[in-house]
Amino acid sequence: MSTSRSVRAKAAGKEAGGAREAILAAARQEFSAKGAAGARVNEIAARSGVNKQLIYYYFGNKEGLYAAALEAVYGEIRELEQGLLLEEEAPDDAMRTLVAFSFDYLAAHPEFIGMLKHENASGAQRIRQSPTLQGLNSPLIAMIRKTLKRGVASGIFRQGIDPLNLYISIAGMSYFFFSNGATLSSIFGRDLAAVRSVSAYRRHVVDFALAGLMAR
Amino acid sequence: MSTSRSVRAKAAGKEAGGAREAILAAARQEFSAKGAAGARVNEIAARSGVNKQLIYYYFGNKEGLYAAALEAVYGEIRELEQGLLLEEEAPDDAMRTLVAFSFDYLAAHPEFIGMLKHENASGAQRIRQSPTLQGLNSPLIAMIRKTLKRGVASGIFRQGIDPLNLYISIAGMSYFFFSNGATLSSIFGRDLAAVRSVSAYRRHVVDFALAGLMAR
Amino acid sequence: MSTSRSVRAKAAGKEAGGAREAILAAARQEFSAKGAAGARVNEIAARSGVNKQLIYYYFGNKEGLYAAALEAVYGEIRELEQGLLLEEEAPDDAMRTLVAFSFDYLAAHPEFIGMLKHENASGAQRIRQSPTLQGLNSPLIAMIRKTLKRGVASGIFRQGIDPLNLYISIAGMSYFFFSNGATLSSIFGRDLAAVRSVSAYRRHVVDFALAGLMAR
Amino acid sequence: MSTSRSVRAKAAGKEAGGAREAILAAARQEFSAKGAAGARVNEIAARSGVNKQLIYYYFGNKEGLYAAALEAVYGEIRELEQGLLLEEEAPDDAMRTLVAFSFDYLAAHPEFIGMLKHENASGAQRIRQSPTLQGLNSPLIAMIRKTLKRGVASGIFRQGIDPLNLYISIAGMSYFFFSNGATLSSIFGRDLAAVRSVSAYRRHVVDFALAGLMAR
DNA sequence: AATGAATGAGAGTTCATTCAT
DNA sequence: TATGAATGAACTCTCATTCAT
Repeated sequence: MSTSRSVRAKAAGKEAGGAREAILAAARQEFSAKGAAGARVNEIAARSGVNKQLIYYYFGNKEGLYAAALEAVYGEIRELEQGLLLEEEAPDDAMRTLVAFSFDYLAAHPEFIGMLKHENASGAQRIRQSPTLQGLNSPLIAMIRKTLKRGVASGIFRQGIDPLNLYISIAGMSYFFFSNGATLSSIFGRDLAAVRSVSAYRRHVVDFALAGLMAR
Repeated sequence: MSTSRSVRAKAAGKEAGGAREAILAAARQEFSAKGAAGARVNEIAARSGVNKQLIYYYFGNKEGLYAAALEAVYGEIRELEQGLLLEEEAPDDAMRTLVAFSFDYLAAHPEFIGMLKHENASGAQRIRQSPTLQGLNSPLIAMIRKTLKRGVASGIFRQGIDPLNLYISIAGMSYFFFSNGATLSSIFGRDLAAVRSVSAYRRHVVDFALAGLMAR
Repeated sequence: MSTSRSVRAKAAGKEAGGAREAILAAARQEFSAKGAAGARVNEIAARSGVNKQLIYYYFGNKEGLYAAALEAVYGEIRELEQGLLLEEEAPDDAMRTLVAFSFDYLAAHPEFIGMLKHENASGAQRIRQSPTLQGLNSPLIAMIRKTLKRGVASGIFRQGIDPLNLYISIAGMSYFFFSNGATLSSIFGRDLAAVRSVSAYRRHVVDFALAGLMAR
Repeated sequence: MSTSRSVRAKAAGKEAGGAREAILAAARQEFSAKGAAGARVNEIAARSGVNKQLIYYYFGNKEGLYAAALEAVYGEIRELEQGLLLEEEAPDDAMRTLVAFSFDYLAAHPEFIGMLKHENASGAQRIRQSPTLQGLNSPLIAMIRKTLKRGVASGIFRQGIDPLNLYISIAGMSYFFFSNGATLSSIFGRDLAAVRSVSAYRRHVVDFALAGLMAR
């Protein structure tokens, strides 16, 4: 019996111990698409090609699996943020880089957008409860604060702009485009998911944000 | 028996025939908080003080109730939008009014934000399927287009700004503040729901957006 | 209020007091198609264009309405049976008339077949409990008995045929054709509801039954 | 706990893994007695001694269970039909065998009669939709055709009898006896379920059908 | 490490019937 | 005679989770 089972497992393309990763990958898709409440354990088991009970073996329960998926997705973002080296650029260029980055990582990580959407829809309890996820956006805030300061000092940026408020407005412009894209496309009759629409909006966001910072 | 019933009815604040409105009010709260999938018909019945089956009598099924609640909430927004008379203001003042309005109505209608959050989290299928809700934001887009044109003509606004992209970025700045407020407050350790935070962000958004439009 | 209502009632084509008949007509259709358990009071109310509660006013409950519909349908059959005057015909002609009649009345009264089907499917409790419906087929049995006797006496019919068994086999040949027509048509790929099929089977039944009675 | 469970399992007559068969057996009884609509999943679960949800685990839904029960019942009939070897008999004996068989299998399989009754009462949608159940009776039709031909060739059977019509009238005589037995017994005051009644009717049917086929 | 079988809690929905006027 | 509003009981089905191996 056990022999035939492991044979079948290998036939399904899994290595020994690869089941955990397969589950996690399927969970990220499922949770991103349907949220913690809407996701189905059955579906995750089916997608990852493992027995449902194995999910409980590895992750305890649905909540545990969700937490693991959430942290995995956030972990990828954090790595990307580490790569931003704004201090070597001029303040306006640095800010352009930062705005563009905040747009690009959302564009490139639909799973992240999906998780964030559902998290906020359900009151973000889980993010708030996870110590791992608390210090999340802080590196960006610090970067903005420094860059703002440099730009004000050099006279090209306006004074009195609050870094956190600026972060929220910059992030919001991009977030809204992706998170509400379906509604917007439908209501305004323009396909915002089209490559041209995306790159046009990216340009708009960078220009608009930069202009909003400039001293007159 | 009949006495206790009328007492209960009055306790729930219903007049004769007011059951339908009571259900709708409870539904707006419940759907806004938990979305269409997460909302519980039992809960709505309990909150509105009516028999659960009465909900089916009036609205057919959960989906029908959701549609009614969604359209009721949107209906209120639409009335507010009608009151905007931008053409009598100077272009920059008109745009300030518009940005402020897009912030204020989200601030004043948490039910609307709640519905929108869940709608987008679930792919906005329902908004897309409702003919009543199509063409919804178009009045705002038309206002933006006209105001932009006037501002460019008078030389105060930059050229080449797309009205839809501008709308998305303006709306996004406010939407993100409210929809992701819980997460943001927690992560950055500042209570964004506090009155001072809200009014500060309102000021920031108006200033930032206006500056972003100005010709240099 | 009451004025506007009676106006509406007349507008719907009902005379004063015609509601009862409208309900009964709709009930016969509905019960015949779906049986006592499957029929829906809502549907009967909708079909007859009356308020649901009126059904309870007139008939007490669903069971009472069913009984009324059942007896109405059976009443029509009984009237038809009264018209059979076999004694003036020669025994073989009389038997032909009888077999043909037992076929024709089923062909002409789909509501009767429908009721009978469902009644038997549910164990025929209702027919058994209704004193009105007890003496139902007896006239036919008596006719068969007399005709058989005459035929045996005149030497054209075989001896020893039990009248009740004969009745059952004659009735069964026709009943099965109509009650199981849908299944048979589908399984054997011949449209038994077509006019040609019906008249061909009618001829077959009469010939087959008569030949089965003949002395050799 | 685990002890009481295994006791219960044994009390219900199940071996390990026998739950599926226990469900199916209970389903055949329940569906046969009450039809697809009238049957209660709760009742089937209780009768088979399993948890209600296990039914959904194995059969998906009530409809799936019904289909499985229907095919199981039909499957048994089909096996019986395979055993008929008419070609070795003289045409009249072959026909007697066939008529008797069509009576006997109904007598011996009340579940089959029950299913058929309800199927036809509800329009036979399910039989029509099941590819497995199409072409079901065709072997019998082919047997009748061949036997008729042989009898006509040898001069003992009449000419011009349509095999399908003959099948319907033969099947109908037996079907009606069983399907409407309750009504008939009650109306005519003779217990048709009694052994003597059954065997008398069996003799009648065989004689009557054979006589109906004979050339004069 | 892995699996098929089994379960309890609860959700949405249907429907005959009654209330109150 | 007629009606809209309201209700309780029951039913099918879903889903996370546990049992037993």
